[in-house]
Amino acid sequence: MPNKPKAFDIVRAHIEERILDGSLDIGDTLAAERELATEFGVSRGAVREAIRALEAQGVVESSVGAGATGGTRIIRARTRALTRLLRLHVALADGRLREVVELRVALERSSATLAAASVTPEALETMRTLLAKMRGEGVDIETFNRLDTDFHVAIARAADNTLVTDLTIAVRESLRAPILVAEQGLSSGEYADFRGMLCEQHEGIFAALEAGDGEDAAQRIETHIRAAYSALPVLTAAPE
Amino acid sequence: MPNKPKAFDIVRAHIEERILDGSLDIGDTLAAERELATEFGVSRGAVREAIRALEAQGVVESSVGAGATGGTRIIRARTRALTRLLRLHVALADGRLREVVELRVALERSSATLAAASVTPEALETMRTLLAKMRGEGVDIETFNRLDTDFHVAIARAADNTLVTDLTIAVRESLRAPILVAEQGLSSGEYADFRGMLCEQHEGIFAALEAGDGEDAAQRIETHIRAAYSALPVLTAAPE
DNA sequence: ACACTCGAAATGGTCAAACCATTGACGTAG
DNA sequence: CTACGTCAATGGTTTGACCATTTCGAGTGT
Repeated sequence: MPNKPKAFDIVRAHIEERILDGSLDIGDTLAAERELATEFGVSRGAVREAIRALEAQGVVESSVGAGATGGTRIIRARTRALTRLLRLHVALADGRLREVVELRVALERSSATLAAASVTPEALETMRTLLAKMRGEGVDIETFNRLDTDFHVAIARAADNTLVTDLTIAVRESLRAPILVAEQGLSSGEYADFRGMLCEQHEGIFAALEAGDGEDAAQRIETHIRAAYSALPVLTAAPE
Repeated sequence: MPNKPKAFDIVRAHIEERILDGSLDIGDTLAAERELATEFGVSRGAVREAIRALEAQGVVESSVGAGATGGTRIIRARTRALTRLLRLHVALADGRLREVVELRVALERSSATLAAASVTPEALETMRTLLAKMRGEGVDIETFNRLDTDFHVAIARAADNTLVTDLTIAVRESLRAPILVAEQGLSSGEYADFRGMLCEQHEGIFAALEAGDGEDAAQRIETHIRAAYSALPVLTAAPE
């Protein structure tokens, strides 16, 4: 005899099933917690635990109140859910930075290849602006990192793939804190050189995208990512 | 004044923080639910909701009983968490199969490239066995799909990257049900041709890996993935 | 001294019953 | 017709209880 199924797992499984078979779609509202409880023959607490699990997966959202605003709805909060999940697992990975870097290379090579073929003038303009800001004076570390992230995300968006974009954001965000710590460990001169290298490489990637050369863009972005991480070897430690 | 923070979110955030800063690591046991409740000044129900969220993220696991066996522990259940999350979001994606295919291409090109450089004789032997079974007589659709998945996962494992492997599994698993439906929509002859094509391409990929030609392996696996999906165009619909 | 048994204690799992705060809907007074 | 107020429905939260499972140790019998 297998384990007795948990009440909250029954509820979670039922709702997941209804999402998978399409009978629940984005925007739909679930029955009220009290109704779900009687429907499944469990307590309201069990229903709430199931909803918390689904919420962590980024597929539902709850809000109080009567009428249309209140209740639990099906949503798509994939970016948030993936980011949180990946961030925790990167923290637990314990010295597997290599794997994360390899994933970033895979994702961003793909984005660069596709973006080179379909990037719009507007997207190029956005990137150009970001590159200019990164070259600006008086840009502190955190701002620079944000601009850097935005540039990479802009490439992913130009590839017109929300899934890869979300993963790119999640990977990047998972490493934000440790990267910041590693950069702060550099001397002022080392950091200036590092930043200069990043800007130069970014501009090379941009030129390749503008020229529509996907293979060149992919190669450049791979080199860029590997260069950035090998310049910050302290990343393996990364406490607090 | 922003929204009043939810009790369960406070607890979740605290525990996540302790994972991120390294003070909680895999194998560690959390305080008992009743203790956490008093510690954070919330009810036990709120603590349980937080734990359910963390459980959905694949970082904790609970079991009953006194002593060392009972309690809530930090674990790494990344494969399960990623698979569930991605499966739900693929179901909600609504005609964005293209994005999933593109992600698969990115992941598996990376795996093929790396695997070609470092694959072990044992891993090659595993792959060879899978290929032989796929060529066998009397293999039903579901079994074939399982073998197919195993072959692709074997390549990811050979690339020695657990993160990419988990994502490969998650992507594949997210499409398992819809793929099965699509295949069952093919005529007997069409399906036989389809299967033959997959086997042939698998064998080509294997040969490239065995020869240590990463670029060839990557190109072949990309062609393989794209060919498989364009042979199953029904995938966009895919209701229950 | 040892082995066995049984119960106490600690754990998560579950339920029931309340109360609160927020929000929209509806009816009513002006 | 508008404005206001009441009411009902929602999720958020707490309290308190009980159950099933599991360990650990005290007690007991040999």
